[in-house]
Order: sequence, then C-alpha cells, then structure tokens
Amino acid sequence: MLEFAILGLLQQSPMHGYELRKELASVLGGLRSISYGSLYPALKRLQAAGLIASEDPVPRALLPADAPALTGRRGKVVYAITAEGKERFADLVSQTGPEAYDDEGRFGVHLAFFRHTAADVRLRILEGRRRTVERQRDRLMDSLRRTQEKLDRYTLELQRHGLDSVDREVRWLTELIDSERDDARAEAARADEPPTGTAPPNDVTT
Amino acid sequence: MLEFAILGLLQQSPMHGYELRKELASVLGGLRSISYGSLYPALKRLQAAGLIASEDPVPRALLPADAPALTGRRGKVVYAITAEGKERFADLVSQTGPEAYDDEGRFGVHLAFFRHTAADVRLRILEGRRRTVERQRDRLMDSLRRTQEKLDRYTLELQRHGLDSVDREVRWLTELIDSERDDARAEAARADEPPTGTAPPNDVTT
DNA sequence: GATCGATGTATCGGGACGATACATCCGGTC
DNA sequence: GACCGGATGTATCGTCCCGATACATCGATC
Repeated sequence: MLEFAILGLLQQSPMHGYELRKELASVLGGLRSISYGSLYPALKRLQAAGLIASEDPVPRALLPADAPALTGRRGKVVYAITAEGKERFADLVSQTGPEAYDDEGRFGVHLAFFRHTAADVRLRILEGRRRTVERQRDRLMDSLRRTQEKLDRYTLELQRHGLDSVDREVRWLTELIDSERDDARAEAARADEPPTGTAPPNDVTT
Repeated sequence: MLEFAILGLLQQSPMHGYELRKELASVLGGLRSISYGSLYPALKRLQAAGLIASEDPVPRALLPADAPALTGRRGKVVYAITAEGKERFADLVSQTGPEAYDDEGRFGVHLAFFRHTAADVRLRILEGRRRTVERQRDRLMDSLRRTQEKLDRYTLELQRHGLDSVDREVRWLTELIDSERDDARAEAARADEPPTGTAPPNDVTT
C-alpha cells in the first residue's frame, strides 16, 4: 500500500524522502501521516525491486576528504521511478479485485490516483468498496440488535456512533457512484448524437 | 491499550483466550477485532508482570502418558486477574491525562469501562477527547482550505468526507458531555434540596 | 553571532497483524 | 457407528509499521 502510494507520487516527478512524506500525508486523508520508520524501508524495498532509482544530485562539493564519517552524508537523495516502476504502477492502478477496496488505506490510495484510472475501473472499485462497507454496516447492525440489552449506555453510544459513521460512508460512496454514472451517460450522449431540440450552448472545450 | 482492555474484561470473571478475543472485538467498537498474534503475547506480558494468573482447570484426565508431544496440551487455559492487576486497572481507569483520550483505541477502552469510572473523571475524559478531535478537525479544515485548488475531485471528496466524519464525532461527544452534565445537575438537585413550587412526582427510586 | 526551528537521511526496538499449525469437541449424515 | 466439517481453542512466525532517536544543514530571528 505504501509502495503503491510512493510509485504514484513519483509518477509526477522525482522527489526526496522528506517531500514524499509530506505528500503522502495528504494522500492518506490529511490526518494520519507516515513515519520515517515506514518510509525509508519501503524506499529500500522498491529500490531493491528495481522499481525506483535513487540519485544524489547534490554532490556537496565542499568539505575536504575527512567527511564526518559514516552517517554523515547530507545532500538530499532524490528518488525517481523507473520504466519497470511505471509498468507496476499501471498494473496496480487497474486492479479491480477485493485487494483494491477491502482495506481502507488501500482504497484511499486508489482514490488518490483516480485521475490515472480508466472510468470503468473507477466504477468497479467504488462499487466494490460500497459492497464491503455495506457488509460491515450490516454486521454491525446485527450485532447491535442482538446485544443492545446487555450493553451499558456508553458502549451502546459508541456502537451507535460507529454504525452512523459506516452508514454515512455508504451514502457518500453512493453519491460518488451516481455522479460517475452521470458522467458516463453524458459522455455517451455526446458521442452518440448531438441533442436535437434545445441547442447545445457554445461548447468551446476540447 | 490491549493490556488495559484485558484487565477490564477479567475484572468481571476469569476467561480463556478465545472468549477474551470475542469480548475484545465488541469492546473495540464491533468492527476491527484483535488477532491471536497480539492477544497471546499480551497475555504473556501481563502474566510476567504478575497482573494476571493462568490456571488449567481441565486436566484432560484421559489419554495415557504418551501425550501427542510438545505443542499438544489442549484443555483450555483460564486467565484470572490478580490483586495487583485490580490495583493497576483502578489506576488506569482513573487517568484523565492525554494518554486517556489522544489515541482513539485507548479512548474507546475507557468508554467501554465507564461504569467503573467516577462521574468527574468521565467528564474530564470526554472533554479531553473533544478537544483532541476538535484540533484534528481544525487542522483538516485548514489544510483543505489551503490546498483545495490543487487537489483533484476525488481527493477533495475524500477529504471532505473525512472532515464531515470528524465534525460529527465532535457533535457526538458534545451530546455525551451535555447529558453527563444533566445527570450531574439532577444528582446535585436531588441532594441539595427538594424543589419548591412544582411538586416532585412520586419519587420511589433509591 | 547564536540559538532555534524547519528540513533532511537513516536506524532501532517494540509491538501488531495475517497466516498458519496443531488439537479437540460436537453435530449431522449415510 | 464411522466419518466429516465447522466451531472452539492455544500458540508461533515472519513481515511490516510506528515512535523515538541520532545526526546534520540551513535560514531566520533577536
């Protein structure tokens, strides 16, 4: 998942670790960010797999031969995606199976790179996610109905709030899906035939 | 956090791992449950610290000496809380600092055991949690306002949904807090003086 | 001109998780 | 009455993530 996000970000342009971390935070939803303890090992894995390459474009030119020893070696390391990396990213982006939406984080990453995703794939991922969340909601509703007598007030409140939250997510996904379908329909109509009756307004775009 | 939850559950009665896991799932909000890979190491840590004790009340009586060797050793292991464990739990339950509410999971556990918690401590925890979530909301609103031009539609939607979610949590907490305050006021009124004017309805309770 | 905070790369230990192995018991089924 | 599958049950392993930390440089503020 992290690897996926990194490949996606490097798609645009090379970056160094610090930048990557900041961008990653906004991709992951604005709240929880990623730690260096996750980031650097992930970069190493990607590099070992040949999906990204690192270069050191700031050769620090100065300083005599007695460099501050081992760990010292500032000068920012820039990571760039390779051809293989681009292939791999294209594969990942076009996945429509459960691995694309069962995990919340993974789904978020897919959403973040939807502009690289074909319209039909987008729709399948959104629908898959909705199915997953609906199942969660139903399970929760069920367990709540079965156990509500035995729970104290606070636990009950917690469950109710959780249920409400999941329910809202379903509705949110439904809105997204409907708007995707509208787009697809508009697209089809535009390709099929220019509307009769009402004149199409000055359509300059494209 | 896991340790906290285990101590809380064993407060009621001894349990074995499998039961513990199921109860834990409902404590943690109905959705995400805990894996054995987390549970058993946690039980070992608690046992090493002397906070719980394990007994094997099913001596399997049968089977000749040639037991199926090493790993074999069925007969469920029951875990019970010790006196030290009860002390530790009482300490944990009365914490009102950031450690009680900064982490979502930890806050959930506190909420799950609110019936063991004094009214003033409950209020402080709820208010602390609200402060934390409000800060999250404000940060998110800020970053959304600053970056909304550069984000594509889907990322924007994701952020908006996240923001809505956090905002709802604040409102939910406010409801809980208000109802706690009402309870406290009613309590105080009952202790202080019977109301004049309107006659108190037949108050049989307590 | 010195300190402070942002930027920057990197590692370490602790802990959580999914997967898996192993073992028992209970119900139904032919 | 033999068998089988699924729920119950204990436990470990490898992989990965995270918070904390170390080290290093730069710009700005006072």
